[in-house]
Amino acid sequence: MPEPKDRRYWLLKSEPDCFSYDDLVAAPRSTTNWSGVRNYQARNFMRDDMKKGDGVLFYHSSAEPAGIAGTAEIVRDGYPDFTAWDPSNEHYDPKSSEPNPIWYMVDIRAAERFEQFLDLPGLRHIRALEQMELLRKGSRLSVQPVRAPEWDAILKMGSGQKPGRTRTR
DNA sequence: GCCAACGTTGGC
DNA sequence: GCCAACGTTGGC
Repeated sequence: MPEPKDRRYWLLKSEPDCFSYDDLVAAPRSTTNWSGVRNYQARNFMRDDMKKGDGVLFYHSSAEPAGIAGTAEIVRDGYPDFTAWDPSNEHYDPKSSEPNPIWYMVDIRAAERFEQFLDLPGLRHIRALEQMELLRKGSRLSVQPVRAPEWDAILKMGSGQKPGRTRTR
């Protein structure tokens, strides 16, 4: 299936006890807004770079097992995270306001649940993922870019195909 | 539950 | 603008 040349790929972390891939699928229109992110690097990605149509890997963090459950698609470009303006919200930030928003979010919709849940220890063995941000020591960014070859390898593995440890081109 | 790695805060 | 103290993330 041909895809736009400028399609980009991302990985979003969520604690499944809080919001799992199942929760995303079960949400109205299998869509949710990715609110509550309070980290500037992650904010910049959502505000500036994440575009409708981009691919998303949905990662379960602080879970047993941790790993990638499936994919989603960005269905709305970055826009202000209004939960920051609500004093009763747990992610309330008094420094952010409607005229001067600080925090941003995107909307995502569930796409394909993986046949194979891809657990973290397994991902660490894959050649094609050696450079992946997720696997770097000390990496804890909850919104991170994914390279096209990484995306391709992960989708293959998720659909049950062998990852291709040896083949390069 | 531990703790390493990281980001943020605030005194100076 | 430095950097120590603190809070958080997230694998194990």
